[in-house]
Formats: sequence, C-alpha cells, structure tokens
Amino acid sequence: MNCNSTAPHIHQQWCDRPVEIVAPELIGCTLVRQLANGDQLRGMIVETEAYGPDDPACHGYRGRTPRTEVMFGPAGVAYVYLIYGMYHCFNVVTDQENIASAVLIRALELEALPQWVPDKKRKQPHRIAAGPGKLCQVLQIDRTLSDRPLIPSEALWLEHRSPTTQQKFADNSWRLCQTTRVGLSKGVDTPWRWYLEGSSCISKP
DNA sequence: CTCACGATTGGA
DNA sequence: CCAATCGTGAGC
Repeated sequence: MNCNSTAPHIHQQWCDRPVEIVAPELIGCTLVRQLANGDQLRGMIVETEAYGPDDPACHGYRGRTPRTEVMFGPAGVAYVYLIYGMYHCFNVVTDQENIASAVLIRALELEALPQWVPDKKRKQPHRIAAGPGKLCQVLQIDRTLSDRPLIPSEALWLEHRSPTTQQKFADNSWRLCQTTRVGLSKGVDTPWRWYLEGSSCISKP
C-alpha cells in the first residue's frame, strides 16, 4: 500500500493553452509511466522546451505530414518521434486544434531507480533521465505511445505539481531558468527552454 | 525511388 | 571531435 499522496492528473484543458505558457508550468509536474507488468515509473519534469507555430524549429512548421499530424490535433496527447535512428523524444501536444505545438520533455528527476538499470549507469543515478532520449529509454517510451491521450487509463500521463512543490516555487526556494533551445539549426535564438535552477538532472547544465 | 538529414548520445 | 542508425519528407 502506497500512502504517498499523488497530485491530480493533468487534463486536456490545462494543456490547451499557448505552448510557451504550458512549457514552464510543466516543470515540477510528474510524468507517470504504467508498464504492462504492473510496474510504475515516475519522474518529476525538470527541463522542457516549447515548439510552436511560426517556429521554424517546429516539426509542424512546414505543414501537416503523417508524422506531425498529431501536433495539429487536440492538446493533452503524446507526440513521440524517433531521432537519429536510435532515440525517441516525448512531447506533450498543446493549444487548440490546427495549431501545431508541443512541449519537448528534456529531463526528469526519477522518484526511484528501476531495478533493471545496468550497473554501468548506476554510477550516476541522477543522470539516468537527463536528456530527451535517455528519459524515453528508461521509461520505455516509443512511437507506439504517440497519438495517445495523456490520461491515467493509458500507459502514460501527467500529474500536477504537488502542494510541497508548488510551495517551493511560491516561496522562491525553487526557480526556473529560461534559455535558448538545445541542438537546433533553426530557431536558435528563441528562448523557449526552461529548467529547474540548480537541478543535477537537467540535460545540459 | 533515392537520399540527405535530424528537438541525441556516448565514446575516442 | 565523431560515428551509430533509420524514419521521414522532399525531390525527381
């Protein structure tokens, strides 16, 4: 029996706002992965990036394609894609239908280390989900989860900041940093990356 | 059909 | 610095 309280889950309506508003507010929220074998993996979001309409770095910028169709759909849905032929990236679709936008989740602080993590990676346990490809690896997120609504009856969903976390932002003991985005060739000057200041779990400190 | 490339990562 | 590795999407 787990007696820890869990925050309410995030609804479509909360995600149905401009991506640059949702992205910083997702910091401190929890991403939950329910595996078929019953295991549940949980991590607090500590780094995000926004991708929106009129943004040349956004996959949806040049119009609808089979892969990016989901970005044009309703908010609160997962957009997962394969990058460099070997890693997946997980995004939360935002804003109204027909507006291509999503928040890339770039790093998590895991609540607990999964048992199956190889010894090699246990040397730096806080770095296991520090990066968009790495967090998808550890949470076993791939494209089969793309286009799925992020609700608790599915394999993947989001929970709001806990009261404790909310208080840390409120009293300024936790703060957000805002910078330009990582790894792009277009839209390099748009300051749409946010991370939890001082976190040891972000992808690029 | 062909082909250049990528919202990455780990290792030399 | 560089290779790994393959789906995507643009061009022909």
